[in-house]
Amino acid sequence: MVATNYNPKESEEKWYNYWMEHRLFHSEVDNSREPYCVVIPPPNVTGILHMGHMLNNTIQDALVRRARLLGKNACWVPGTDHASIATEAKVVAKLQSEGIKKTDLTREEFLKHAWDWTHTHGGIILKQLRRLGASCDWERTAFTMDDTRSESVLKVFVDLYNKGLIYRGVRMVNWDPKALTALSDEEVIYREEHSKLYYLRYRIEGEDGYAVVATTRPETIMGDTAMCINPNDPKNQHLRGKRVIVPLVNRVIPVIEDEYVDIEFGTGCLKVTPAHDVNDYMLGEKHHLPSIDIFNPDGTLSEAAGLYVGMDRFDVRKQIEQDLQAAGLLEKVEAYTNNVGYSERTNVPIEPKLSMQWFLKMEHLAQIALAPVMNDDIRFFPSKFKNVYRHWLENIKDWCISRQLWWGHRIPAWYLPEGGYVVATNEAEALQLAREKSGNAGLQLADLRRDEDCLDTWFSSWLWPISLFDGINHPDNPEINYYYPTADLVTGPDIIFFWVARMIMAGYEYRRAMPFRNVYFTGIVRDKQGRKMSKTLGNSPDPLDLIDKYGADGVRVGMLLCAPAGGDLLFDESLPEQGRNFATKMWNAFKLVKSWKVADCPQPEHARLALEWFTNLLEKTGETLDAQFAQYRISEALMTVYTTFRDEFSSWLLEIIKPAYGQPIDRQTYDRTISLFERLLQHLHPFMPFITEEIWQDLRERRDGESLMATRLPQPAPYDSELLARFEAVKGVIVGIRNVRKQDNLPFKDALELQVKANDRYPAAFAEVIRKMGNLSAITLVSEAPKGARSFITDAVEYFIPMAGNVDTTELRAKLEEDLAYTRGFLASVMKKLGNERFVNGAPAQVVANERKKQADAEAKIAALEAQLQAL
RNA sequence: GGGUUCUUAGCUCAGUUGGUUCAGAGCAUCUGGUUUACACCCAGAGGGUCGGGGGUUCGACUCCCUCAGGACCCACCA
Repeated sequence: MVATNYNPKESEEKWYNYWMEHRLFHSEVDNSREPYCVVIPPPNVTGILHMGHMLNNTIQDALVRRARLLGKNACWVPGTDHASIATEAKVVAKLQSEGIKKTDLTREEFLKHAWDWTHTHGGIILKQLRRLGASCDWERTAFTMDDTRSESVLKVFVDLYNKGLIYRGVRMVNWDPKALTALSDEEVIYREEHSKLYYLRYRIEGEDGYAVVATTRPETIMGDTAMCINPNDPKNQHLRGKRVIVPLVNRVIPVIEDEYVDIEFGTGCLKVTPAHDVNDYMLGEKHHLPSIDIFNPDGTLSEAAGLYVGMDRFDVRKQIEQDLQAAGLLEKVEAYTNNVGYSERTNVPIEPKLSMQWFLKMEHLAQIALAPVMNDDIRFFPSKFKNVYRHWLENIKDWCISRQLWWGHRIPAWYLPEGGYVVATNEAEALQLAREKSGNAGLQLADLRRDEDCLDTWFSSWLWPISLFDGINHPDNPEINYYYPTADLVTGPDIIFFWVARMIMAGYEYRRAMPFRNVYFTGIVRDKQGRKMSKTLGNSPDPLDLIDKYGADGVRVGMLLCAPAGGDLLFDESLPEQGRNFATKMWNAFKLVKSWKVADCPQPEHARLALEWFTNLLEKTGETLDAQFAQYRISEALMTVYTTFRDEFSSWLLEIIKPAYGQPIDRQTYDRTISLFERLLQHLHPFMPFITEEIWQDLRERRDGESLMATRLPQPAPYDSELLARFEAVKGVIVGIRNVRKQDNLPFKDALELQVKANDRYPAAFAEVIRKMGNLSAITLVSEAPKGARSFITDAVEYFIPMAGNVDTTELRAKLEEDLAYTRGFLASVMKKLGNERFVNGAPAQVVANERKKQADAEAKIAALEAQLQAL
């Protein structure tokens, strides 16, 4: 029965449901089998699938499906991240659109809204992943804020606190004035900006002159508590020991001296604002300066500023420029380029702010995480990220883990009425500890006040490979013991610090073992012009639209075709199109095979030989694929199966064994072809799960209807390289015949005669293959070149095709002569090498032997060429 | 400012410890083609002084130096 056209949508739905029903994605502990585990980088719970996810998850799925076919117990654990800041921002925005302010709500009321939002919009992305064919074990779907994960987080917090690694204190932190929370250093992205450098005049107290200060932030002068000069600065000696007057506010501040100040920059005078600049803060500490916080949390000016109270910081900058100008205190303004830190989430300029926060000491954790990566216990692909990783760990600072947010894991610290606090995983425990600490046995829970802040999202993500298997709460459970360490992590280099490094820390701290053996860093998906895909540019296609248009298999192939390991990929719709075309090609090959009528008749020799050849070729292909996957060269692995299927299988094997129109095929050839086709489907399945299953199931109808997913790739077997080489020569003969046909416009349907001046290189055994593929009436062996024939040489054998009319030999002679000259030159270069003692003695034996073989080949070819020329 | 990395066919990239006259693949281009699986196809072809310069070597796309240009990461110069 000849099948109809392929319908991707129907096939995708059918087989995904089938896989789910048969629980083929599900994995359970099985100590008799090697586990292969991948944990998904959890997308934001309310996120939507974008091209980056497509790439990342296509790669993971290819790896997982291949591992399954190799007989490993593959387990891909999906889940989502609560994404503290991002989700809270969305909920706040949604409430705002309904006229509700977060500040009007209690924590409980707000969290109810947040959970509602999460339940409504949450998990969409996981459903979208199914369209792609992701073979996740959905029965294990987790959420960073579900009970098991939350419990793990609190437990780890308490543990680290008890180990003395978590502390609370007032520090200069990165403040997000929009999200109204502190951020970690990693959440600040620096962007170069064209700004202005303002030169401000500070009157010197009791004198007529000015000291001029250059600053990019004139709006912070109300927070100045000193001016600083370098004691070695000759041009500012007159300021030593003086006091100066802050413009507009007319407050008197001292001139201090510190070598930190760069003499060359600006005027050599630095205004010191300890509350609003990290360096100034350090100077302030050193020189015991007071600190004036002139900003409210939202970035408006506070009462402490004295001026511009309530105005936004950037409005003040404009206003103060005018006011200073008017007061004659603005000397000049220069164009200036500097780096400004922005909040990664809200994209507003961050404000350095002194505040009370919780921190995690990183020294110990950094130390245990460095060596395993540097000595390749954990391998990074590409390895260049090892350097990035090392540099970060070697310069690491304490991690600010508290956030002034409600959506997240609430910090498990309770404050006592008379001061001090206790840290515990639950209220009962906290009360117990509080009673002990205070010596007041009558203390009640109501007397305690729990910390209002919640934890950085990454404080839960860093436990992911462990907490997914409940390895924090139950460190000895069979699941964690079996699945951990996981095998491969596939993620973007942008979260190497946020996530990868911290998972490694947590892995060694809580399991004393790596969380994963290999990390594959993907590139960034860009458009064809190399621009990053973004909503604002509108250059990012909707992945689901692409799937509708080209099929999931087509899109997967398209993604992988342009995904060099670690390199950015320039995506273009021609790629999924190519993927779809390839799926169609597979379908057509399937249709052909299905159309054959099988009969019990003898197997033709050419079919037997071709099958022999292809069987060996597939073994070699398997070997190549193993090597490519071992190096995570997924794009190349795809190209390997792509060309093997299209060129070797379809264009050569099927064409050779294809019976004449209307003729049946012998059972032996048919069965062998089907099993080779099936093996190809196994190799293709990690890349194109749907169409391979569709074809597989149909080819298997006559058998047991077993899913392709449940099959195993056989162990690699040795192959005959000599046979493979011989067959390449056979192809060469056929190409030679085709060229003659093309040259003389001889249609394929007209049979030709081929004459061969045979030598020991002539692949006589394959004559039948040549005859069929060349549509030859006969192949005759001759000892002399015939007159009036087209000729060509393949592998030093001369072939002739007699021509009816006269053959113009001028062109041929020129070509032969050119070829001869080239081959002689080649031989000369080989001989030169072989005549060089230093080469023969110095080069590896293999290389020298290779040269000798080349010599023999070239000599044979020259002989053949000379013979042909003579015959003309 | 520090670090990493890249520059090979029109485009996107391979090129594995230096060893073929080795310059490759896919796409694109061009030329032919209804040989009943496939025009979402088949058969062919053209196309690059491997960024410039210098050096090491019997031999360099591959190693070293230098110049030019690009990318990314890190960094407290206001």
